[in-house]
Amino acid sequence: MPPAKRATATLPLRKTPQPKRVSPAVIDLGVLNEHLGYFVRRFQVAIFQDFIRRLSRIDISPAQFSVLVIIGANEGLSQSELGSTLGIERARLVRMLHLLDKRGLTERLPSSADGRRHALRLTRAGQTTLKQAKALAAQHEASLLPKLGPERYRQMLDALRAVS
Amino acid sequence: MPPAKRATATLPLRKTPQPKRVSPAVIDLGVLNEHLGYFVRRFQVAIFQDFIRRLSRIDISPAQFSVLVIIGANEGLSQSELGSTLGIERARLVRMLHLLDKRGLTERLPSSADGRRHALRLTRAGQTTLKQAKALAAQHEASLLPKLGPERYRQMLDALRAVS
DNA sequence: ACGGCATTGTTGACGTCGACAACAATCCTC
DNA sequence: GAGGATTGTTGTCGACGTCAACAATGCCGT
Repeated sequence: MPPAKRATATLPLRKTPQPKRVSPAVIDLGVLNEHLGYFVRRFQVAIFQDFIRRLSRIDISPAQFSVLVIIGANEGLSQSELGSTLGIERARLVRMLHLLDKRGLTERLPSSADGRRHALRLTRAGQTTLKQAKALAAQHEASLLPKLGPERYRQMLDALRAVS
Repeated sequence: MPPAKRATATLPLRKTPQPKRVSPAVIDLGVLNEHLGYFVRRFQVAIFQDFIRRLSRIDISPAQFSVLVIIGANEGLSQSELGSTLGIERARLVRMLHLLDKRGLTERLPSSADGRRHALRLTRAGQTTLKQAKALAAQHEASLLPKLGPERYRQMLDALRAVS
């Protein structure tokens, strides 16, 4: 459908009524409206934006947060285990942990039983940083509730946990 | 918690019952279990993986698909409009459209009214490619239904449309 | 005990993507 | 006509996912 060709100049007054084409009508999303992936993607981006903004004070990204949480809850696990549970490549994890080590948040001890593995741990600083991160992340999470409504929030969390 | 120290050798038969430490017990997700963003992220990645796999035959990424759909449903719109509706930076869009142009799927006509704008259009080839893409995307979408269950699928789609 | 095979961590390289700055051309408004 | 905003464009940077290769180590059957 052509963009509503404007009436053929019977009223030459005011070339265009509200010419501010600031939002040139509404743009049709077409079949994207029927694709869950599109909305899930937009939602995920929005969530991460808020998360990143709230944790910017302590400079912890969503991925770093998930890494710290898993290490904190599973002391001594290996990098392979960490990566496979979070869906992060071993190679990627190496550089991420290198950075967290340099920041003094984590450490890699030699595994007692397996010479290939590293036993991952949080340092003291890492534990306190994780505590702060959890507090900020909880605020972030709480901010989602009013946006979704408590019912929808519960529904979505339950649904996603079920399919993950 | 140490990894369930194995029974102190009363039965020397078979050094370890199921020694395949393939998944060394279950790893605790900790507070990630209470974070919607974590599951939304995992879900989005899984969805995109399936989408990419199904559309690999015609070499169309999720982002490219969304761009083609929007152009197809809103012929003549500008790059700025396209970018702002999809949440893609103008700069990023320039290179994406450059590629789609080179592939002969889209074209940038000079806007009649505004010398700065380009009026975006699908070429004939772009229209047929979009048709194929829509068909494959519909199959992808249909595959989500059994994984979620029809009720949860509807709930989630409605909820996300409402908050987007 | 030994040799082949798998696993683990590591490094290097590549491509994609989001973000930002700068710029020229064009439009808009006073 | 001048100043300011918009649009498309280019360059650059950093974060990521991905793949290949490698050394060290563990595991296994013969």
